[in-house]
Amino acid sequence: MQSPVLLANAYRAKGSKLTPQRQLIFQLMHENETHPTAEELYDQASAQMPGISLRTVYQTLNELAEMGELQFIEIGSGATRFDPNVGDHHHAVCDSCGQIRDVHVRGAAALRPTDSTDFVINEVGVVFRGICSACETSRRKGSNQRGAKSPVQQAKASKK
Amino acid sequence: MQSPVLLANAYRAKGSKLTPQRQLIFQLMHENETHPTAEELYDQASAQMPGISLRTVYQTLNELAEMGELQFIEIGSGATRFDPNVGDHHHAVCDSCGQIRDVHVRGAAALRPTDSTDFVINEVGVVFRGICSACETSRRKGSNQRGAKSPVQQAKASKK
DNA sequence: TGCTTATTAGCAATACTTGCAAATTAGGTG
DNA sequence: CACCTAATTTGCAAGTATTGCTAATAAGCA
Repeated sequence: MQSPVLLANAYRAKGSKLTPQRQLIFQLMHENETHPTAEELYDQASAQMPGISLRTVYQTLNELAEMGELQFIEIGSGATRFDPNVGDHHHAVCDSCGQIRDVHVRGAAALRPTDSTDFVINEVGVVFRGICSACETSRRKGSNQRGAKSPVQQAKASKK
Repeated sequence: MQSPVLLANAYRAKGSKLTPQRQLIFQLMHENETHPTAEELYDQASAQMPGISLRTVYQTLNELAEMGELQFIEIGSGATRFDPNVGDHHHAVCDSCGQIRDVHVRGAAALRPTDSTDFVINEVGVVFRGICSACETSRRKGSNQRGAKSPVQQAKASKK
């Protein structure tokens, strides 16, 4: 989906209500390319609707996920991130800054394990870990290239 | 690594000590194919070494990860899982029971995004989501095939 | 306009993980 | 073998992320 009108229909079909909170979260989610966490979305929502509760943000995100309107991304550590893009795409995670960007991968959906043939596959996800161009650039002039922590350690560190 | 002897050397090289706690955790980790969480490993460790602290388990797992002796797996929600297999492999996650199994994928390391060419890739991970044969079997005789929750919702539910 | 039921807000509770300080112990020394 | 010292373990408090519960509120329909 994408359009607020369709959202309204989807909610109505469930016998649910289209509240201003839901509309706002849906909209913010779609304006946002950064795979925000619930907290980040809450901050943005609060700016436009003071008094909205973090609880409601979590609840709405969970609903939208159940409705198939968005995906959860659980990469690296820390909070769950939300992705309004439910189409066929994958993710590249920067081990330095933690940023996640959407990427496309040819043939990904056709990948299969060479073993474990008795497993019914519903979905194939590819995650690239590495260094984004911004970090690569700033890294060249200065700090540590080697002696770096493990990817996960860095992810954990960068969330603070 | 794999052998306790090499572990001892690795620790000594760092000027660290080879405590019984570290040896036990290392050993349990390698005997375990199930990608346990820290808490699960703690339960097993407690059985053999009553009084060992959960804090120590976390600490040791983090050390081993920094030493490159194991990987963190952060798939689905809930606790971080640990994988002593640091070789080239990927994971298949059952959306029904949450089990994670190691799989191999031909050509995975060669995958590249069709976009985002300005990203230095260090690592490529593939995750298959679906239903394992055990769940598939038990599912046929009985319960809900459709009306199922989203994968992530199920993962969240199954952790309770 | 009023009613009924879904939803929100707020706070307590839970799960997972780390920080900190005191007590303990591995491993080298004499 | 006893000793010393720095590294480690413990136990607990604190921190972050998320959910459960309930009273108050508001959406959508008659």
